[in-house]
Amino acid sequence: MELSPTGHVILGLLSLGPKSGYEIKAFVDRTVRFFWAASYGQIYPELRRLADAGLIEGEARPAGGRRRTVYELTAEGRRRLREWLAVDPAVFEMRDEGLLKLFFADSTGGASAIETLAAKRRHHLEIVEVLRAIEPLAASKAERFPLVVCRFGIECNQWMADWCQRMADELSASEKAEPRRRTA
Amino acid sequence: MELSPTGHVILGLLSLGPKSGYEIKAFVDRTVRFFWAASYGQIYPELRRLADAGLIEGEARPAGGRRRTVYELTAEGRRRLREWLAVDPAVFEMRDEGLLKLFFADSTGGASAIETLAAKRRHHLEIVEVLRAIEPLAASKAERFPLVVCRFGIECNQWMADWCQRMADELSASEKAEPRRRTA
DNA sequence: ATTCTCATGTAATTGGTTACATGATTGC
DNA sequence: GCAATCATGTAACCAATTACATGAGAAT
Repeated sequence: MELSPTGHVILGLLSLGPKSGYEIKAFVDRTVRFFWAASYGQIYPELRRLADAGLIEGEARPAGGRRRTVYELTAEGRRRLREWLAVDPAVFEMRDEGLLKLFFADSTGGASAIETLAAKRRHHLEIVEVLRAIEPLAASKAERFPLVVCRFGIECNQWMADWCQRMADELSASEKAEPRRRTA
Repeated sequence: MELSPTGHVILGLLSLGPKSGYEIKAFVDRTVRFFWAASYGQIYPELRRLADAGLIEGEARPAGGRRRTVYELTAEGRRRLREWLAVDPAVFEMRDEGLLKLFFADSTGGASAIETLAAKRRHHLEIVEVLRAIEPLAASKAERFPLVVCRFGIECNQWMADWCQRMADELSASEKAEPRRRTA
């Protein structure tokens, strides 16, 4: 059976320890959501599929009266995870509305660009904040790579924020040097 | 009528001059596809919707016998484009399978990380190549912002490629210093 | 009492890709 | 004659989000 990337994410998360669907969602939101988000609408059906395929195993473990199913990897699931990790990554997609608006900013004579850059900058700085907050947590774990990836997120978003600043500066500088001629 | 981001992309592209659906697709593939892709399956139906909404106007302009419809912005379409450009960008999404695999690399004892980083690096360098090739074209145009965005793409992907290199170096250095103890 | 968090799940919808179908024109 | 390119479009499918439904226990 072919597995979706989100299926692999679940296998990966379960390799860090057994979890319920709810915990998987919470974990994703705290960690990989910046480069791979997942919603309940994906997670629960996917857990069912993975269990049917024998890659994970669910066990009823009610926490104080609340019904609750905790899943963990089977040997086959662990094998499939490693198999996936050994293959070169293929998917790399970005959807950045800010760059899009910047691309078309000539149709406002450049007037919209300053605010677009400022908004994009704020957005990246917000992400930096969030990642900085979870960095110590990642650093405290036995696993080393979550921390590596967390730091990538911090540095990369900081770089993008700085680029926005730089561009905004250059723009207002050239604006002063040669005031806008056309508004077309 | 609410417009999808892809609808706005089409308005934006038409602000740079009248185009057929086919030309729009080709243009997207040469320019914005790295942060906002679009396929025929979206473009043609969207052209229909935009025309129905009075934001663009199609004119039959067969090129040497081939049937062909060229669209251009209406005044209302131009207004809607500017309206959209004035709003802060909201969408910023990444789906990066490489980071995902890196995140889970502890389950191969780190062994998979080197190759994942190398593959990710190659991918970013490929994008840099493509963008460098179209940079002179962007520079030759009257519009300034497509060039700005093109350079963002070059610098950003170069940064990511360099990060991959840096990480791979650090990894093999620490590997030599203290050879891997666990393979869990 | 009420709200918050834990917990599981489904249905409807969105946004998008891929593959296919069709056909004319151009260049080799 | 054949392949490549120009050109338009649809149908099937996929991944994923949002909103909704349900309900229990914990905290205030």
